[in-house]
Amino acid sequence: MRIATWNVNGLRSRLDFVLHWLRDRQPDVVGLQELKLTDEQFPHEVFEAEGYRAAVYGQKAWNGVAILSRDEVEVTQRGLPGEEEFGSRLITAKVAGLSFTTVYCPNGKHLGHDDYPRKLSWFDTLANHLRAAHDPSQPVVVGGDFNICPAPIDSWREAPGEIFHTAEERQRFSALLDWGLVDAFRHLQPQTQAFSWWDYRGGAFHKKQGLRIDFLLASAPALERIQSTEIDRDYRKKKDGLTPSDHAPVIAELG
DNA sequence: ATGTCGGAATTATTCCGA
Repeated sequence: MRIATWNVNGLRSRLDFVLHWLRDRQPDVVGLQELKLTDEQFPHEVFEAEGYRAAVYGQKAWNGVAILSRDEVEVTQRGLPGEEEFGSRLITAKVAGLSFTTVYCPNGKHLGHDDYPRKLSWFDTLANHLRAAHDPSQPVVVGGDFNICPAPIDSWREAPGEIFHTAEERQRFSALLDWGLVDAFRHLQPQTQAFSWWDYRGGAFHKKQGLRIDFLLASAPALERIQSTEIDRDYRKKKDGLTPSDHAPVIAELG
């Protein structure tokens, strides 16, 4: 079984590109972020024709998350309780023997912006929610765009004190791991520098100026099943003239 | 070049967010 997470940066603009990837990579479960559409605008019939059902938590224009699955999806949570006004950023479903959550964590913009302290507090709410609603002794996967570089190796340009790189953000990320999750990619490839996001501007992708901010975090029983992980960098490139997202998919192969 | 995208508001251009 193959699971994945991918910030698609607008599903309406990205639909043909996403279908290209699904046909090529054949994942079984996919968490999608930044749909930028409402539940009503989600193209369920298109995904059904490809063999996927979808659980969706959207909103107009911004944010929005979904879980695609070849098998049944039983939604257990839509939205992070207490943080609803910060946008549609979390959905959880029981799927393929896992509790699978996908998150689009706040960006924070910059340290002087109001969104920065709100970002930190959103992560505190997420950690509390996981403690209250999930059990890391069960197979749990929390995947998505976390908008944090956990360590210097995860950034093309370690920038202490800058957004995505601060000790406060890294502490929030560590708190999720301390609860009982493991960053699957880093666990299996402790020394590999690989990025999942590159700015559209300035040729950042070709200059290798990226960040690793998209993760599949797994509890111990879920991690046991993971045989390999990869960041699908090839899908940060144009395909058949179609524009990619600024994020690459992150994939894990489960036994 | 603060250099590119996606989407909204408003009608081909400007803004916001990332």
